[in-house]
Amino acid sequence: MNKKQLQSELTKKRIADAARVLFIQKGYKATSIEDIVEVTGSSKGNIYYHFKSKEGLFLYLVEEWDHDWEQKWFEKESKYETTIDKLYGIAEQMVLDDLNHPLTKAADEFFNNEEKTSDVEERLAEMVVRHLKFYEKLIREGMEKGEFKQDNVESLAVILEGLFFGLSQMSRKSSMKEALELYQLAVKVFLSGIASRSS
Amino acid sequence: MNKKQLQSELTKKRIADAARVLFIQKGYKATSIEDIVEVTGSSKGNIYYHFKSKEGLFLYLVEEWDHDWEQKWFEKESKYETTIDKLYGIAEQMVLDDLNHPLTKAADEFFNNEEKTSDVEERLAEMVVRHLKFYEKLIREGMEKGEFKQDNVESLAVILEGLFFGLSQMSRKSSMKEALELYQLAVKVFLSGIASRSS
DNA sequence: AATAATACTGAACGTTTATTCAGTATTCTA
DNA sequence: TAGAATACTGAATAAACGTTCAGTATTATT
Repeated sequence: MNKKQLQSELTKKRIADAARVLFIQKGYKATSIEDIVEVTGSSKGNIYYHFKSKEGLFLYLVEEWDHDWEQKWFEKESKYETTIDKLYGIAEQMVLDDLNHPLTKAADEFFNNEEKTSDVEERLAEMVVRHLKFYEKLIREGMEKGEFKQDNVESLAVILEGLFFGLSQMSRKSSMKEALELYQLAVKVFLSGIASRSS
Repeated sequence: MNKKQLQSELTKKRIADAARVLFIQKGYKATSIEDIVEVTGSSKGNIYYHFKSKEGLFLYLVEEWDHDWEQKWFEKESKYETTIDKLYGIAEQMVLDDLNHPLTKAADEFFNNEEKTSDVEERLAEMVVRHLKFYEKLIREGMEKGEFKQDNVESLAVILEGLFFGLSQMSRKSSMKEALELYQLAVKVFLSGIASRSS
């Protein structure tokens, strides 16, 4: 690899990293290209040289994150024996990896606020479906193993996705330790409930 | 009351109602004054005649909603005997009243994205605290009655607030019926968990 | 009816922002 | 070393948006 190509990759990564932080902190729309210019030191033109558009830059980040997160989980998954342990493991990865699915909120804003142009909507919808499938598979596994009660798998997956999304909102200003404890308690509640006797 | 005053109040209400719908649908930043102009037929100047600014218009809606929701709940609360029933009642009111805490998302966007000017931040923070206190009181009551297991009240309140917030996100495109079923299942899970035997 | 007060209009202003592009600097190739 | 390819710059463009304001229409007051 060239010195030039190497430099180029580093620059692209530097832009992507800075943009990721900003999108997470400020959301999609509130993050301007100018913001990224200020943080990276790159010029506007250079950002557009590496990414076709703001939309393209954002999608790049989402796809990258989604890919990395799944990959990392699948590498760890086999180390957990029970489905219950997996649930705690997922919660842990969510907190430790990126303190709350960081781009989910920005992605949601993006998905809901932007003009419905191009294939972007389709790609993001696929992402949500993938998340739900991910949880459905887990919950179904737990039911088959007898760890979970029989119930509506699809709805439980939505609830779990919603719970984790909500928790990420609530713990945006928390420390990692606080967030982890919150997530763990939430998983415990999701598993056992808060009622003193089950109905 | 004058014919003029009446007309003025109606206009103000018309603007507020339209703005509420738009903020809910599109979020805070993505809703432009121009959007409100188009929907209401009022002019830009008229909107600024009735509300000092976009910020002021939004805060007006948040405060109005918060007030109405609490009032309505307190009127109903005594009709529920157990704390568990109250939880289901709250979920029901959330769905039926305004299909998902509608302004919470926009308020959150507002709170996180906007420049930290004025007393706005303070007022919104107070709102979140009020929500948590609301849930804390409920959970504490459930524990005192023996309906709930003893646990960290503050954290459970955060989880409950997070759960409801997350559910509202997930059911934005659902019908009222679907949303209600989802919320009810979520409350059931919050109470009893999904595990086949509690740990 | 005349004047004042209130309700409303919409063009104009200033700012912000995504995007482009003509040109410059750096590195590679032959 | 000459010229091509690549990486980068930053001023310019154009569109969008919140806000203002001078003026008009409507209703109230005397």
